[in-house]
Amino acid sequence: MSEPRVVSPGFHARVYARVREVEPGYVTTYGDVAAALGTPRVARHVGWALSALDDDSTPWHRVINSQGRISYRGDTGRGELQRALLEAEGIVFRGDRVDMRSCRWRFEPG
DNA sequence: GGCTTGACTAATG
DNA sequence: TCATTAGCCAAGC
Repeated sequence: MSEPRVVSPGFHARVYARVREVEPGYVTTYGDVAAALGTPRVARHVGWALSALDDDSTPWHRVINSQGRISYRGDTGRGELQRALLEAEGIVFRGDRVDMRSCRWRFEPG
């Protein structure tokens, strides 16, 4: 099958490709991204891949943990930024959590 | 080739 | 709801 899938040299590139599918106003989880890649056990690598992100074209802020919370990385300040970006896109926060009931992105199979 | 790391997850109390 | 524990696996050294 010569599917035009991303056959990148690393796991991260696949993560980025999936994350870019997420549209504004939606959020997804590390586990969902990992599952979309066919490896639901590598949720940690999704986060790790995003930590190495240096690309504004990848909506890393739309990826949060399964509890609907932002993984705060201490002094990076990105946790605050992430919430700000999500709120700017219309994501509803309830306390420190995202209301994923209505904002959770659904990855298409394949 | 093996150990350590990690923006996770699910289960348990 | 929160804290703790165990499992998971690719990347980096």
